[in-house]
Amino acid sequence: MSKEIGITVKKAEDFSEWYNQVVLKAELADYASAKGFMVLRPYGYQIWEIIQSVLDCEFKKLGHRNAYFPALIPESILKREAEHFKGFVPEVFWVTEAGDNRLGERLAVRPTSETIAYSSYSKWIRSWRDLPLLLNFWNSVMRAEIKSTKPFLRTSEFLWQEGHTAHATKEEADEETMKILNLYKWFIEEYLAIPVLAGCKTEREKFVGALYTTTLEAIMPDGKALQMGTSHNLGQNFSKVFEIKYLGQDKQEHYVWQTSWGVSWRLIGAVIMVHGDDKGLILPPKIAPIQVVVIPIFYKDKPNEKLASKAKEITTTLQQNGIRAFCDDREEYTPGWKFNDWELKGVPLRLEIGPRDLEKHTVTFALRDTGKRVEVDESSAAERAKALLEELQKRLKARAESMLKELSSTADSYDEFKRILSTKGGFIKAGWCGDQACEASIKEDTGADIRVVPFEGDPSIQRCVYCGKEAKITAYFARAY
RNA sequence: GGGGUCGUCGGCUAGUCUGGUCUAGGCUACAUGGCUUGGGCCCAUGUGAUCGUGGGUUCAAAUCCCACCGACCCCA
Repeated sequence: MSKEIGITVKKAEDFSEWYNQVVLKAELADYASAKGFMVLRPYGYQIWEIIQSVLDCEFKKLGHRNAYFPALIPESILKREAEHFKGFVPEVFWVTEAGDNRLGERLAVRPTSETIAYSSYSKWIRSWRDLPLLLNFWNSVMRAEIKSTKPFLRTSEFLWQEGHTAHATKEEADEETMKILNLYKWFIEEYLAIPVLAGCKTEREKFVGALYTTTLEAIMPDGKALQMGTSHNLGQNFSKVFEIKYLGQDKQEHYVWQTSWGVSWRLIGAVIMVHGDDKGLILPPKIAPIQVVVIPIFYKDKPNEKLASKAKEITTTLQQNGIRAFCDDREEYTPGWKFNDWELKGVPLRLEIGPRDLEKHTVTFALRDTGKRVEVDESSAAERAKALLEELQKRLKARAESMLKELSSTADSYDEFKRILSTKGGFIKAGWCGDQACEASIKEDTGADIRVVPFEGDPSIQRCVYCGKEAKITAYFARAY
């Protein structure tokens, strides 16, 4: 086996290097020429398109429409909500010139679109009949990452979607916040096959400018947590600043209640880390650009033409059955080379068809996750492929669930807390008194912070893991990406 | 925020310590032809490198010095 083409390190031995190699060698992404930026290559983009199409469809089912706002935001607008501005300004890129002319007012490259969107919302919303306003934007945002960039996880520009809604009441905004969080949870668990913890962020960790932030957190194999998506209830913080008011049925003027929410291409990073193995990527079938790769196995002095047309025919049949299938009939590569290549790229199911199969009217499936081979009757290929893909999807999810379980602990004392962190890491369930000083000290001390406060507390946890006072809150701590 | 490692054909690298046949070597990839094909076949020929960028030292710089740019890793 040629070392240079495949992954040269073991996932368990050098996780960081393994991750970088998978990203580059599976041709998902490449480094760009500007610091901190990343090129999303066609194969990676295809995954993003699938994520995008599923979520887009669900957003629309819930009544959202897409819109597009400019990438540049005048400083005066970005500044309007003081807390928000303070939170983002360290990582804002600024445009100061247009051609040879210095701009009168500098323009921020959007780090997120609340401000630019809401300066329009204030013009569009007049009456209770204009509500709710349910919009979503598919775009990219830029946040200057000075240090430690990592493909998909930490880059200065990233693709995402950001939803921005306006409602008449707090209750409606609460409901919207949760509706989207649940949609994200469903998508991440069912499509990406990654289990997540759901709950709220603490005051310290919430989105700057939000009333509260709900979040989904997953655990990675190295014991670090990854934020998968957030959904914020913005309250009336922005509506008051941007004067987004409506005349209610009560003939009174009211400020709207708002939400914003988003997931990014970071999800792809999570898929790589959670499911991949020493051979490379393993894509959950539901988001795999190629679900089944068909590989005809040619021999000298054998009916290769018939084999080639049979392979094409089977590929077409699979496609007609709603399977994303691709026939790799390149003659310049040997089957073994192709096997390795498609395994590196994470294609969940391989269909081999050679002279032996041709004679017996069978095809041979090989499963990416277990490596097992299954010989099936040619006529049932599509049906069996569907079943195998479904099972594979379930196995990936089950495996990720047991990893989450393995990397979840409960700490009764601060010593135990630190001991867990220094060994396996992962989520640590512990009590918290609710004092920000304790939260900050733990972060300072250990590098771990509160990733999520679950919606349901654990009544058996009674003491703050740091100060020992009464635990008002059950929290999940972890080091994070 | 703090510390560290590194930058040479598309990829991996030899050469750098000790400046000089380096006119920069190898593997891989790529191209062409042939041969093969159920786990990264084999043979031949060929393409491909402003040695990250800029400056300095020197008769002479991939090699020594300075600055910058970029990548990666670890710690908080």
